[in-house]
Amino acid sequence: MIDNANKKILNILQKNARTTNADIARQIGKAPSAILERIRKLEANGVIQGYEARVAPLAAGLGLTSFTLVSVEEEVGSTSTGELLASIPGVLEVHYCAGQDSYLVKIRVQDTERLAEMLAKIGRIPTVKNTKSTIVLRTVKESSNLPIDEE
Amino acid sequence: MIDNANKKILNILQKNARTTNADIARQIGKAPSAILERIRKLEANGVIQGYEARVAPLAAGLGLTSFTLVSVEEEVGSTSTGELLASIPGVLEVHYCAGQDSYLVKIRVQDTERLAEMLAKIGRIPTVKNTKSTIVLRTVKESSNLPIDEE
DNA sequence: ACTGAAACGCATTCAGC
DNA sequence: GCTGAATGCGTTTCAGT
Repeated sequence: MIDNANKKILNILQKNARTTNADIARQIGKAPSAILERIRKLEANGVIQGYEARVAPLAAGLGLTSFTLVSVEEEVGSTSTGELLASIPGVLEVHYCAGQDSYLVKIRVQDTERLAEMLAKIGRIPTVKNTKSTIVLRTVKESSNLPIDEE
Repeated sequence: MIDNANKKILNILQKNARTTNADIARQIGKAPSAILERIRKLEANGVIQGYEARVAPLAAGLGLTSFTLVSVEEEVGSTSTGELLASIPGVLEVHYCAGQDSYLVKIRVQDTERLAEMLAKIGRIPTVKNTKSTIVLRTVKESSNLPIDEE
C-alpha cells in the first residue's frame, strides 16, 4: 500500500531521482535501511517504473516537437501499429485515443526536414490511413511528475 | 561540448538516473572523479535539466489521461495563459501550438468527474475561448528519453 | 516494518599531470 | 580533462525487535 511515508518518498524521487537514500531518510525521519526496503518494494510492485534524466532537447539537436495524430485501420484492441510507431527513434509517446481510430504521437526531431521523413515513414505503415501534425512553437511545461497529495 | 563520452553518460542517465558515478565510470572507462566533473558541467550548462522518478499513474490514483486543446485570445508572444495552465495540479505538459492560437495540454486526473472539474476551471480563465479534449484509452509508450546517437 | 551496527562501496576533494 | 589516493559518507545486509 502507499502510505504517507511512501507518498513522501515518491514526491522526493519525482523531484530529484538522484536523491540519496540517506537524504530521504533524514527528510522523513526513518533509518536509511527502511528507505531502501521501501524503495525496493515500490520498484518491485511497479509503482516506481524507472528513473529518467531529463536532457535539454536542443542540446541533443532536437529542436522540433510535433504532436501527430495517426489515423489507423486495424482490428479493435490491436496494439501492433502502436508498437510499431513506438519503436521509431524520435517517437517519445504513443497514446491510443477514444473515438477517432487514431494514435496521438509525440515526436521530437531535428528540424522540419526530419519531420517530413518521419511522417513519410509513418505513412508507409500499411494500417496507417493519414496523419495530421501540430508543430509546437513553445513548450511552457513538460514533466512526468504526478501530483501526489500527502496527508 | 557534448563529446562521445558525454553522449554515453546522457544515455546511461536517461535509462536509469540512479546509476552511480562509479558504475558509469566502469561503463565508459574513466575514473569516477572524471564522471562527477562531467555530470556537474552538464547540469550547470542546462544539458541535464533534472532527474525524475517515473511513477505509475494508476498507483497514484490518476487513471485518466487527456490531451486538451485550449484555444486562447491573448497577445502574440504572451506566455501568461500558458503559465496559468501549467500551475494547475494534474496539468503535466503545456505546449503552445502553431497556427491555432491554442495550447496543447496533457492532463492526468482520477476520473471523468475530475476532468470535468478541470475543464470548467480552465474554461473560467478569461483568455480561454474553448477547449477540445481527447481521452486516452491506452498509452503504448511514454518516455522523455531522447535518441542520442553515439559515434 | 523498523532500527542500529558493521562491512563494503561510492562520492568527493585535491594534488599532480 | 583526467588520474589516483584519501577521507567521509552512503549503501546494503543482517540480526534483533
